[in-house]
Amino acid sequence: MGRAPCCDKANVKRGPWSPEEDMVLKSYLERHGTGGNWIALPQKAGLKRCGKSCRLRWLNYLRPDIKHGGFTEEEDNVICTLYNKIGSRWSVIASQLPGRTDNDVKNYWNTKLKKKMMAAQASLSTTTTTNTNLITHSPSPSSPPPLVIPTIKTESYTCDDFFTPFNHDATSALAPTDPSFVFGHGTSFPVAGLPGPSGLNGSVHHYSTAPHDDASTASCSYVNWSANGPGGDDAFFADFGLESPCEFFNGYFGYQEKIGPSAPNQATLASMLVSSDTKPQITYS
DNA sequence: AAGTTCTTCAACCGCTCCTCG
DNA sequence: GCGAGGAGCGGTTGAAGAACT
Repeated sequence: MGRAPCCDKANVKRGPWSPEEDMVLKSYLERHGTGGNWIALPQKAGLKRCGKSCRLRWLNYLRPDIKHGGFTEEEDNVICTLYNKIGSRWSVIASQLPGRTDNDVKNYWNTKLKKKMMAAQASLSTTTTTNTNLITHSPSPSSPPPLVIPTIKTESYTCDDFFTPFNHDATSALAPTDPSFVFGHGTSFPVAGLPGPSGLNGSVHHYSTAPHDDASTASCSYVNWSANGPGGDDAFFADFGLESPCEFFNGYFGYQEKIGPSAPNQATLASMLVSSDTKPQITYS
């Protein structure tokens, strides 16, 4: 025998919410709160709606701290970075974006960001193939070294392992509110011998953080390619339909990361990248 | 101007997780 | 420890509007 439905579907209204219903729900919640029971709430509030529907409407639309409108580049970076790391755990991703809901983030990813990333991935494959061909030729002093793409590594983390090292500025709106998060300051430096496509130069960024529940210091490193230095305005990225080097590499393709006490520091990572023995490969998961 | 296709996003569905008796 | 029931989550749907032909 299946489980009982959460409400009598024949006697609840479905579909879009009217302004009147919104007003009833909002004023009820502002006066009484949820009372810890969403299932009983619609009856108390005088709404012919399923409790789950009320909960969703409140969380995704009526809450006063909801941020409506387009996502910023910074938010794009956060979403891409976290998606690459933890997959489609939208509630975890949304928790790092103040004012955004999991539904918002999920919709944004499915309708826009995913396509953007796929387009970039296709372009990158073409570029990589071209550069791989270069490897088979004898290097000439005048030709640029082949493109070295950092490894894209996907790992799974529990919530307790999770932390957000990608933001330089802990005071920005994207900084987590959890005071147990300790942000290290990002550092970067040019890496000799790491020219990328079209003569881009690589720089390694490294963060040290102390995740809560863990006294040990963890770290995270990634590589950012740019012709003009980190944050530079590169025509190269426009070719991929992207707006900035950060959006492209930090968030997805150029992500070289390892979290944990054994993570390579910036010098180690740099030497890994320039070493022909450990030349990173592109891997997608 | 009308019809068709595409895009967006609010809402639903069904599942798992969590809490409580 | 177990089961019931509510909360929360992620995948999916479908209506509405925008863009295109």
